Amino acid sequence: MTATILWFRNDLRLDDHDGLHHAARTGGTVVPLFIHDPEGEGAWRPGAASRWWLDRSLRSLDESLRSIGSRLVVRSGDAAEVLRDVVRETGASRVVASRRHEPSARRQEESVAMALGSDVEFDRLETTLLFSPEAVRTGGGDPYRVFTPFWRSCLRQASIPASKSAPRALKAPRSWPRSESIESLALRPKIGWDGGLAEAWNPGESGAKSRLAAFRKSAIESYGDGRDRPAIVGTSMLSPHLHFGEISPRRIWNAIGGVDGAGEDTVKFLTEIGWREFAHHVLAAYPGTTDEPLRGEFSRFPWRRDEAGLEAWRRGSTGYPLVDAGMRQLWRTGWMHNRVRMVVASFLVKHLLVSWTEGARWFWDTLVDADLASNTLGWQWAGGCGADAAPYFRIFNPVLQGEKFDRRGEYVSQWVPELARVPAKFLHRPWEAPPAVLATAGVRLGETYPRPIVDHATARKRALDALSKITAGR
DNA sequence: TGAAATGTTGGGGCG
DNA sequence: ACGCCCCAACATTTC
Repeated sequence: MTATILWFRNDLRLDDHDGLHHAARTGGTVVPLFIHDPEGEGAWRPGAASRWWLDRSLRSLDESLRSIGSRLVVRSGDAAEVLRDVVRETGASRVVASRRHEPSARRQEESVAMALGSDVEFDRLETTLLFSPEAVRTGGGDPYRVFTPFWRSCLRQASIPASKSAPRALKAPRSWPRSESIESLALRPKIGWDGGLAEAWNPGESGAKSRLAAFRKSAIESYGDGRDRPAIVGTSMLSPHLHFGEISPRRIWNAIGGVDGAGEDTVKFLTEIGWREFAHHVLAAYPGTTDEPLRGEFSRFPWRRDEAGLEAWRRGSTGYPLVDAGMRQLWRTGWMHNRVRMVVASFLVKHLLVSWTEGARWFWDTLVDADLASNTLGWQWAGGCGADAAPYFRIFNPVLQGEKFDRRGEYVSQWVPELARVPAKFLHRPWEAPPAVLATAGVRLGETYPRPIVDHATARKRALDALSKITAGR
């Protein structure tokens, strides 16, 4: 009887998992395996928020596997060495895994393929994307660097296959190989800063399913407008679940019914799924972009070193209420509304002239949905130096953004409670409020809430000047 | 998936 | 009735 190792990576689910069905196909036994290999992630090993999520997600996966007569084997160490060991211990003739497209993950895959040699079959499946990155090419055979033609090209391809439900049973090996405990991976924080995360999230497959159900029930039909209002749950909030593969994009696509004949709001939402595909497409084609701008002229951009400014940004004390609200939401819950992500990113890169790589690092450590492809694309977009990036002159005005998308100030009031009693008229610009108004609201600028660390108009001019330095003589 | 500066238009007040 | 101005609303361009 053949044994297959099902190597779990960012695909921590049983539902709609081609690899799982592939592994069970021959009727042999299946050994579900997770390898904790932070060294293998190179310079981008999971941050604290991601580790917190992973801990929960692994427990959830183990529980699901046990409910179908199996379990999760956990090992730590170099992926290639671990797989070689587990192959020896189980006599497996095949390893099945989901593909990943981050540079280090690809190197890891290559070294696994090498270590397994020709005796063991190594099957890599595309279970976390709708479209394989290398399968989408321009007429000239190049990767896409602009989203719209990329997504149009994807949608022209063969239609999305049906989803597969979770198997009811998985054949266990006669004896299980050695396993470490999830606890022993020490993924959970040593000091208890994770209360806000635990309140906000339910990692694992069932949490993903209920998020999707809630989104379909109450938010998708008004997604176009709702997604821009940070004070409400107007987005799917599926990003961390998608990152860890607790739900497949194909399941989402099929649950919603795809783009054919879909309404405007549904199409808009699926376009966001498309941006995720695009991010992976770009990272697979340009692996250097995690650390270097895709557009070469930006490598001579005069970024500033500004430790004080960077720290104020991280902690949410810039004096711009919408920026501070976003940064505090991130710190507390491991997530930030996307509209606000754009604003805080623009603020760091343009108002403070601090490199987008600093922002990417902070998000990487604090976001539960930290994904190297999406994080890289997003920050290069904000920096104006990436694929299909915002034009350099697009500088968000945090006051106007706040007044436009948080008109009544509910979002700011929630995350910056010291401003909660400031009237909506001045909530996004407290420094313009008459002293009497501030006094009534219990605000003392510079004491209970900071004054703006930079003046918007001045910072805007400075950013445009800096950017003209690299575009001059173009 | 912007904002600000600048230009144009047209309604209405008013001498 | 007419010209003039103001200015809001909208459009265009520029950064």
